[in-house]
Amino acid sequence: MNSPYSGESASPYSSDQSIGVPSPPTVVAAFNRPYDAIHHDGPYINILEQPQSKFRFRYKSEMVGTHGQLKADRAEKNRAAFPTVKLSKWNSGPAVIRLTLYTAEDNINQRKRHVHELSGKNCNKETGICEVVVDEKSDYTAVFQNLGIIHIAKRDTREIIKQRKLEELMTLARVRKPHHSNEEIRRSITPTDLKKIDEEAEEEAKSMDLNKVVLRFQAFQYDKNIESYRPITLPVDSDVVFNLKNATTGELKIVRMSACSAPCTGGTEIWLLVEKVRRNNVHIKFFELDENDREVWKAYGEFADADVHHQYAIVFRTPRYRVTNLSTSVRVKVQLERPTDKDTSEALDFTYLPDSLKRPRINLENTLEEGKPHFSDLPPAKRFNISSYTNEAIDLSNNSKLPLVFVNS
Amino acid sequence: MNSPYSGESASPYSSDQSIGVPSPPTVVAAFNRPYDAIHHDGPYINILEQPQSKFRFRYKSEMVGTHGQLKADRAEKNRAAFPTVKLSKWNSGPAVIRLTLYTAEDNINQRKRHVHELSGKNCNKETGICEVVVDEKSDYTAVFQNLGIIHIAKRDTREIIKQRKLEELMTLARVRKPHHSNEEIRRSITPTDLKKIDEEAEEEAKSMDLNKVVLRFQAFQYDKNIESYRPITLPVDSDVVFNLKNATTGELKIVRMSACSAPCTGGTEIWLLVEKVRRNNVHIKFFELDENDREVWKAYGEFADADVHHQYAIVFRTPRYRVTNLSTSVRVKVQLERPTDKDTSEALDFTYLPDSLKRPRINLENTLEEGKPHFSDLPPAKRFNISSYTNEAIDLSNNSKLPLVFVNS
DNA sequence: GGGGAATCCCC
DNA sequence: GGGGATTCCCC
Repeated sequence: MNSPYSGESASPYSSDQSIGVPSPPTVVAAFNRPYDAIHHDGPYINILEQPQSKFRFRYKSEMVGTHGQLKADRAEKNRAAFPTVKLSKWNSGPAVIRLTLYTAEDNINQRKRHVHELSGKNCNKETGICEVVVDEKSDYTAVFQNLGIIHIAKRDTREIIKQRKLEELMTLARVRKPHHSNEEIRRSITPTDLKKIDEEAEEEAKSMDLNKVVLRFQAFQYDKNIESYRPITLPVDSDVVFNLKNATTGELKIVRMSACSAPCTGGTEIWLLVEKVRRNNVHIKFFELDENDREVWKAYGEFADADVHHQYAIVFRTPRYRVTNLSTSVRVKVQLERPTDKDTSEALDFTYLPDSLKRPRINLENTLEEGKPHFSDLPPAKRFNISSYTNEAIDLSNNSKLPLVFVNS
Repeated sequence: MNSPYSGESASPYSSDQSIGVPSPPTVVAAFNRPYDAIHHDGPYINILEQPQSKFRFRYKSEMVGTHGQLKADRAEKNRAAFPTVKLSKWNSGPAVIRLTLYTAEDNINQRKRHVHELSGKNCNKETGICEVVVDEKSDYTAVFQNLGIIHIAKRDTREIIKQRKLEELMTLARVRKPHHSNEEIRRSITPTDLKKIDEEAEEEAKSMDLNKVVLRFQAFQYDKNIESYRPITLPVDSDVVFNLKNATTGELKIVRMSACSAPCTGGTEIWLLVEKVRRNNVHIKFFELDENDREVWKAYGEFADADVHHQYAIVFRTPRYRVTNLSTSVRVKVQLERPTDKDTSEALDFTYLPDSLKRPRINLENTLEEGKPHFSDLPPAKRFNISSYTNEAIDLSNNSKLPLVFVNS
């Protein structure tokens, strides 16, 4: 009966858990006091600037040189903004706002301390935790500039989680047996405790998504009575930050499209160059918006697994437009869509053309311009970039250009 | 003066090298006797089956499960063949044929023991060296089945080379001071020797190409007099084996082509899906052979760096054909070409069409087949595979099919 | 900031 | 046998 958790005190591993703690304590255990000490009409943190949604996590091996910081979600083109929080309903002097990475489960109560770490100014290199002091001068506002997210290698996660859990356990033991020596505290942890920690760490490591984090903010004040920090607000989580360098969470993007118009009857083969997609986790969505930007029609490009070349190109056929007896062309949109997270790429313009079968005969003579691209019956493929592609689709309804096709007699 | 190489005996690190040894000894040092003991009109090894030119090297971490063996270069579709050598002009009983990986410098005299190892039956797990006994029964022929090439991680190469050099040095010292204890031998190696080894290992590691090896074969016989093996042939190197999983040495391949014909005037945009290429190390070669398979014309597709999408797609424009007043279409070939090693992909058929400007007008009416691909004025893009693509290019000279183009009025 | 090389994992 | 995920490196 060596365990600090045997007898009347509840073991953290028994079902008899301590009061409704929404998340386990971090390794900085002195910070963690029961939340019920917090008045719910008292001070709180609100997030003035959410972090950007996509950001490239960097491995420790990449921490040489500089690679850009986490910015605010709606940072302006020119003037960068950064994640920012404000401590409200508080005027009892300086406070510390602590920022820790947590996992991104939908259910906030399931979130755990993440193995990934924060890097940059105000960040503790040991813990990967960032702290900023706020006071009246700063209007109790903390701007987290210069943040990086350190991607801990998968192979290291288990051991890290295990060590943290061990720390927790020892801290708890120290709290309960304040007069014991470190040696005694260490010895008070039983093999059963260790086994439990091991199993939990294994399970947690396996289920931890290394490509998503949230920023968890909480405010603390130094309390002279207990000679340590105590929380003065509940924790608040930011929106999810996704790892940009990952096919499951990275940015969807159409880099180049072989044609941006095709007959409304569908079935036209089009080639796309795209950024890292996953074969079974990408759709090509055609859709149409009304004047109020409401989606009035959608359909998906058709392709097989084999039409996705590595993670960078897709050869597909256009879907039939909702109407096939067009007399004039119709402008719609195309975008990539990722089923797993419903994320989409920026939408490109696409033009559905009247069915050529219903067009009058035309004269081919003297119509080929020498040196003009000859790839397609449609306007030449364009290189797209953010600033130029939105107006590339060609509307043929007001001129005499006609698409031609392979002639079969 | 502790070094085994001080005084009158030549240090392996002085310029006064021992007799014309074309390559350094391996760690299996007992095997290595001066080659001048070999009669040059005596026994020799010849290679009956060269190894295949491209093979995927596997990391140690991939050594779980099975991943296929190194086969002979011209293994039949159905019946696999394996690298095979024969010991000739020898009839003095069983011999050992040793197979060791060496680097693949053009100049054979610069080749060194490679850090990569061989795996499989008859291979020593410590040394990565493979040995097979041949005798009259086997017609002195060794078939190396079940060979794998283990890709040693770059970060480990320096230390491995260093350890081998140390072994060599110790072995040499033992030979020269046969009555010294191991401890004495070890102490006889000076800091200067060690420094030299370190520098050499560093240099060798840096210059070693981890994506190429040759198989070096040599025959040995057990000699009762010296109680060890002595070589009975000179070593013989196989053709180079390239690592298949590498953009610089891997197989060049056109997986899919958006069109396999275009006007002889050139400038047609065509999209290629390819296997791992390097932006600055790939050309698209069009060429024509005469009846005797002599190349009578060649030209290259035009594209910029930015037209290579990651390592898997290239958007380029066709070169102008050597004649632009064709009255009938001409069949040529296209292939990828890699400047650094002059390697090429399999060549696909491509058809140059008469300049459409010179074609008579045609009638478009009733010529579009519903549901037919509409991507291009050219035949629909085809998925290529080894067995089917060679006949895909369409020759339009003998029928009434006509390519149409974007009409500009 | 970003692409791709090197290494590892798994269908 | 092969594709791609993971980690690392470098322009």
